[in-house]
Amino acid sequence: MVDNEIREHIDKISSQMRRQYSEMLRELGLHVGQDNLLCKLWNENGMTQMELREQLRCELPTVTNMVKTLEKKEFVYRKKDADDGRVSRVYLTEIGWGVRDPIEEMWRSQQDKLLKGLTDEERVLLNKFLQQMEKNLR
Amino acid sequence: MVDNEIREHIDKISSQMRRQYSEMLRELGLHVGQDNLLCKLWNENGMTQMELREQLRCELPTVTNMVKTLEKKEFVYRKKDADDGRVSRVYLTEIGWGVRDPIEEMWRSQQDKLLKGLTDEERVLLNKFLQQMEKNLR
DNA sequence: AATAAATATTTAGCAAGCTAAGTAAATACT
DNA sequence: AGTATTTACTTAGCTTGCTAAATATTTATT
Repeated sequence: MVDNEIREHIDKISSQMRRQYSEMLRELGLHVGQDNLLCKLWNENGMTQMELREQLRCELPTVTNMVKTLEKKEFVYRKKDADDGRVSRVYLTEIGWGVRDPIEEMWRSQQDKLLKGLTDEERVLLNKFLQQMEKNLR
Repeated sequence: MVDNEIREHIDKISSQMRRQYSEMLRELGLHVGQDNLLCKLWNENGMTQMELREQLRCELPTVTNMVKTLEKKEFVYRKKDADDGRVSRVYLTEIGWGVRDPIEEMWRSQQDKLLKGLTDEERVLLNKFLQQMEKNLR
């Protein structure tokens, strides 16, 4: 019987992971979570805050705050949309682009650490399970 | 190739889970994370804050803050240790004991939702993988 | 016994993440 | 055209979670 354990494991793994890469992020001048936001912009620069909210699956005030502090540190800047005065779009600065490689490297090494001892087949299986779980929560 | 996905899945599952049961917790007058702290006390009432820190794998100021807000809402109370004046122990009130059943029920139903579509064998396997991953992060 | 070091906790201050309530621009409705 | 509603975002205020620095009590050292 697995009971309640799986929920607990995921909770622990996620918070432990978070804690560990928060140290690495600090060296880049970033806070946990900000890497995720930047990642969305690397894929599509100039997103609106609504789009970021959608991608990050968080609330709008959270986006506002994160963008504001990232703006202060000059990783991004905001610009009003030309066609719609309500919309403000978020763009990467040089600095924002600059942290891409180290962050992606950090993610890779974090995942390596996480999956140590699991075979390729097991990883594929695990990935399948996780996909299912993610779908279950929608 | 699974690349960076697994890390991302876990991140998403965990934050989505958190968001979903934060709604249920609110009805009990609790905030996300406080359920975990109470859980430790259900297992061992009168823990010190150091012990809670160890169990929750977070920092001491976090424990202080959580205990303080839980104290304000009267889920727990603090009492100085008789032998060591530095130590303060945290005890459950009636209210703190009272939310045990609904919270445990909530966890069960959350995990049910999470694992829908996975067979018993798959769950056992998943649990094994997660255990390994948790160990990898120590 | 007096001082130094270690231990348990607290305080201050920051950012993510939330909700509830506010603002401003665009669209719909009469 | 003028008002109402919707949409995109912001502000205020809360809690978790962090780090760095302060406090208070206990233990170790001289």
